[in-house]
Amino acid sequence: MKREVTIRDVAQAARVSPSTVSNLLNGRDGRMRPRTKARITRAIDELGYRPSRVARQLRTGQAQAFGLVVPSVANPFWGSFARAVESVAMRHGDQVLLCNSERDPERERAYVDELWAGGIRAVIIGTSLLSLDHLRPLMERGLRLVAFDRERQPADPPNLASVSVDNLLGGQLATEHLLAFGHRRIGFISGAIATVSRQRRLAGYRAALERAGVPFRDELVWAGEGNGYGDIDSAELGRQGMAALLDLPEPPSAVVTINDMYAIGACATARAAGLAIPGEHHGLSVVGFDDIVLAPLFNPPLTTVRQPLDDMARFAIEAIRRDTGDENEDEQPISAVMPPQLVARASTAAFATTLPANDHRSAH
Amino acid sequence: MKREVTIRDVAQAARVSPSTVSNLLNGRDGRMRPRTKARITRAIDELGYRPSRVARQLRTGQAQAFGLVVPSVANPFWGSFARAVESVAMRHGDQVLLCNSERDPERERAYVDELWAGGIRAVIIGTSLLSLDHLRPLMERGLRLVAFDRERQPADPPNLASVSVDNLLGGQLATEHLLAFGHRRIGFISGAIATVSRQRRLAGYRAALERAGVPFRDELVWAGEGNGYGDIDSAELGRQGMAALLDLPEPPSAVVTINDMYAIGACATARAAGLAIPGEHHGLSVVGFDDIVLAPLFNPPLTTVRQPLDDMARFAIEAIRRDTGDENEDEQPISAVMPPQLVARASTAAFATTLPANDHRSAH
DNA sequence: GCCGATTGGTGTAACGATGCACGAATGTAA
DNA sequence: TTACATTCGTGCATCGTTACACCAATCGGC
Repeated sequence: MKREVTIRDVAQAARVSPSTVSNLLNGRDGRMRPRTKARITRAIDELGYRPSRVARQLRTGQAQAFGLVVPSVANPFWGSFARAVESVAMRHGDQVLLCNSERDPERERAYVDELWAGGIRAVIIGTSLLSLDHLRPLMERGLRLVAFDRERQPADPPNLASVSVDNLLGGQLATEHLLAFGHRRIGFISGAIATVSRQRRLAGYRAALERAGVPFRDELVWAGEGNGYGDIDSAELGRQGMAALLDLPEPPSAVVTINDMYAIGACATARAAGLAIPGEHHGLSVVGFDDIVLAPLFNPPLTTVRQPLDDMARFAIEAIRRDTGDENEDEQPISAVMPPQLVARASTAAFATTLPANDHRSAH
Repeated sequence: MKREVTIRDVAQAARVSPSTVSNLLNGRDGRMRPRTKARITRAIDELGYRPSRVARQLRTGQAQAFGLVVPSVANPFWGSFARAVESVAMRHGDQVLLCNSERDPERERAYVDELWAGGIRAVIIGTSLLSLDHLRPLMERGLRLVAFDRERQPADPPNLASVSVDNLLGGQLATEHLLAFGHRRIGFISGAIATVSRQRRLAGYRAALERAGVPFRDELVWAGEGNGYGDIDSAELGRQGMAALLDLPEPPSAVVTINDMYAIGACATARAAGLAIPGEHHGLSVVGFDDIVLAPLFNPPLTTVRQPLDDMARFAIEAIRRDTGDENEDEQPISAVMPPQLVARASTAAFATTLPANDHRSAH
């Protein structure tokens, strides 16, 4: 296990000083003789030299990496996002440090602290917590933070960047889709409405109802119990939510869920209760959110609201790569709200307004 | 944006030398006066000092991080694995650098090179390629590599560690389950059999057939076309595979798939073709592999072979943390093969040996 | 042939932590 | 009092790279 090739070895081989090699490597080669350049380049190739990221980072203070904090990559939505982010990052030569917060603010803080200690000065955080105060201290020290899936809030510090889908519109699209199918009793299934994105989606749901002249009914909104962390449990929460709604004296004929995992859980419960998805008379329409990889493969293929993941990942990384420059102190906060898209598949269908005269399936 | 607190600031505040602080931090405090310790500890707390990982790594050459290379975290199986790994790593204070290889050996090499340049000396790689030669150069330079999902091969270098489920047994369990249900024409759907794990699973399938006295039929094995990379396409490949098998003059009554994503894709195609899953007369039984989060939620809940992900993640990290020590030159290679577990759910059912006298569903 | 500019590179001090080889105090024995 | 241990820390070189300040040549102009 021999010693690594250092910049000095290259310098020696090319008969120049280490500074000169460094100058070339860092584009300060304006007035460098082509011959010299060639000698250095050749030496680099021959020795197989690769600059040490660590030494470079220590010297410049700039890490070629950033943190990605998501609730849990075990959730396909976050997994896809992580992949998209990593893919864009790689194109820039950046590495991605992965952290699973399990939606726990304390863990988020600990992770970001740890990243900071590691010299990481930029983090994309897939959190949507109402407050990001737990990260304020580091932001004041210069941390560049990009919030994903959390629309910019008035009280946010100006140096917090944001990328998110238009959640209000998303909630609205999902609901309007069901309304257009003639549904009037539409449920809403979510975990605790403790994040900006959930608030907005719920608001979209209400807005759509209101616009259609359908009264909002509190009992049709299931918002979980307690503050269940963990994204693996999404489907489980979907089950519970559906169970609760089905227990209602007058259950809904359709539901909007907070994301596809919830939708899948909800479907499972509904099926177990003997309901068809979708069902004309004895069944339910379900719409999800996110359009995860599995949504089109599900049985039935899931109607859902798609988030433009790749665009969002790209934007997040652009935001993070905006110069550490302190010049943009009083600039406009960086923020984007991307358009969601309703993807109509087979988990939703028209509501039958009249009871069938002779349908054996509705008999029971 | 003020300067970071360094070890020197602490030293000054505690009226000792930086060396002393370092000594305490690194457990060389055997003969240190308790008073001194206390002073230092206090200074650390008061200043909120955190050692710089970068500086430490430059000096010691030991990174507090390792690489995790998987085909794609967008695939729920790898997402879950990544989460498990990250979770164990965090308990040790290690950070995880995420890389998506898309199953491309060249990308694998580039990633590992990049990690190495970043001072990372240990990598868990979720690859199962037959040969790991593209990583040999770095292994010879001292890279500690743990192969996940790839059983140890005779020709592997001794310092390559391995963790894997017993794929032979897994394939066997899946097949035996179907055999026990009376199926005799059992298909096998996989992408290119270009990995150790796939070879082994296929071998398990054959072994089970043989043991049951069922002849192996080449046409029932669909092994994809070309070397389609990318794990997002798993489901798509599952679709194609199923389509191909259904086109057979005499299609199978059940299929074993290479993983759950394939299974889900396969089910989608079968359903589109009007087949029930599972189906007694005009339908198919399907068994998957991995037991991803969504397997139990699928419709029908998927019968599959579970991999003990958490145990495997733990083992992988233990293997990686085995001292960089060169002492274990001629030690036994580190390697584990974990037991798979068949999880019987609803996507499989008994094969009807006699055609029903009067089944309207089989009419068409 | 002398002066000032330009060209083409080099010297050096960091970045923040580590760990070996010392050494200043203090204690202990003869 | 001298000699020798032991205790408790410290000095210093170092990891590999960077970037500022500096300088040795070469050149053009008159």
